[in-house]
Amino acid sequence: MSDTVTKTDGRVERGNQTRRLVLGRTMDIASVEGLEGLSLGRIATELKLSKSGVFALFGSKEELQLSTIRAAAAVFAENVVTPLKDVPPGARRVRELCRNWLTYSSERVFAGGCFFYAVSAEFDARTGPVHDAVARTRRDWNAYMESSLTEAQAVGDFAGDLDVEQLAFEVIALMEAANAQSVLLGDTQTYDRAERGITARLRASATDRGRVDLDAE
Amino acid sequence: MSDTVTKTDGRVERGNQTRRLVLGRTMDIASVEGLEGLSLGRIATELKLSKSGVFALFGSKEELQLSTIRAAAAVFAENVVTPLKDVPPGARRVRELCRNWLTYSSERVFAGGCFFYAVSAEFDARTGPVHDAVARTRRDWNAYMESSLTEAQAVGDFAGDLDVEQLAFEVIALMEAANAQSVLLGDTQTYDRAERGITARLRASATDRGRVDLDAE
DNA sequence: CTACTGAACGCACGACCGTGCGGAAACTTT
DNA sequence: AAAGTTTCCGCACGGTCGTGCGTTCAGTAG
Repeated sequence: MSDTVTKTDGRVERGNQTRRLVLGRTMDIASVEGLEGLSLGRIATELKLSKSGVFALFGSKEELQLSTIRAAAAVFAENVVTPLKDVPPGARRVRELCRNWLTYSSERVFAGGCFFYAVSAEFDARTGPVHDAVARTRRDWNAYMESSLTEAQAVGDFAGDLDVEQLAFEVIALMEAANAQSVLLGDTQTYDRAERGITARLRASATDRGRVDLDAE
Repeated sequence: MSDTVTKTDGRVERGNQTRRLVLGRTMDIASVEGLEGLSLGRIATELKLSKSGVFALFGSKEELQLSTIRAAAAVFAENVVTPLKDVPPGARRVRELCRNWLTYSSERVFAGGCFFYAVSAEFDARTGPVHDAVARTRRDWNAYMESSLTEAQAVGDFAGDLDVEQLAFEVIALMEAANAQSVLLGDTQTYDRAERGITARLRASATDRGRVDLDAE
């Protein structure tokens, strides 16, 4: 081993690049046709690679599915969470989090709308590693929303007796419903409905301080 | 043609019976693994029929998928809508409609939770007859919820300036979120959360008369 | 009794699936 | 320059898929 940091093996770098190429494609396919809709042959043809080459890159189809989930989680975080890194905890941060989510969905960062809505519904009633990975991601997202609300509560933007889990459930429900109906029916006003509902929920739970925060900007 | 009403062809009847047998199976499979997860060979094996026999009964795989959707819509109506045939329009009827839906989902009338949640997510971003059939069913359900609210408004249970479409959107969002999280995470308290949220939404929109109706029984 | 109809079957087809092996080519290490 | 490593390919495998053809058998109609 020479210079671990700067000097990377050109071969594994080439492999990583191909992996990224493949995962970019599989994320879009899976958001439209599901993780089971992925097929090595099809991916290879579309990307002008060989089927066995793609296979060797991931080792198995299931590992390709799991890698696709990991890649999608990174894209999700990058679009929804990362932009908030300079926003302090509080009601406004929660509002921005929801707005980022609705934008992430409506702008079709993934071709078929929210990636995790699609694969959750696909694997929710199955068993196995893929289901577990999807469920874990979902639990993380719930927990992130809840901790954002708890933080906002801690800085006095929400009342102390607020049922954080209930509010998180309702807010997430509105966002996912907007995604679902928009993709299925091509109805774009669902995002307005979701935003209106979320604003009403947040305002109803906020303290006076929190309401000022929500109205800011 | 002899007696059109009473005298049915025994062969045709036998075919219908087999069709019902097949559809009963495909509804459960599809609610867990999706409509694409249906395979003629697998169905035939599980029901001890021949693959070509099942195929001949429906003509094509797509027709089998469409038939499964129609059969599932009938089961849905039977569980959620039909029990309300003697309940007069009003806020209480809306409340019962939502309760029926939550029961339909939580009791797992379909093995994988709500059938239409599963297939909506599967076909939402695709094109073709199956997508169209799913979308039509979803539109009908939205319209049914909205007309139930409008009727309740007409009898004075909800304020005249109520945004019916917004309330329908929010109520349906809460129900579907309960189904989704319950199936994916095995979390049963989501149904309580949905019911609590729905009750709050309905009460907030109701007139005094409507609130009395909601508290009844 | 005969002719017809519809359900269900056995069998075969071409296509695609995930997987595995052996080798060529690119690159690193010694 | 030689040896070793890693990406990627060509090719083949056993299996399953949806579909179609011809046939058998039960039930209807004349």
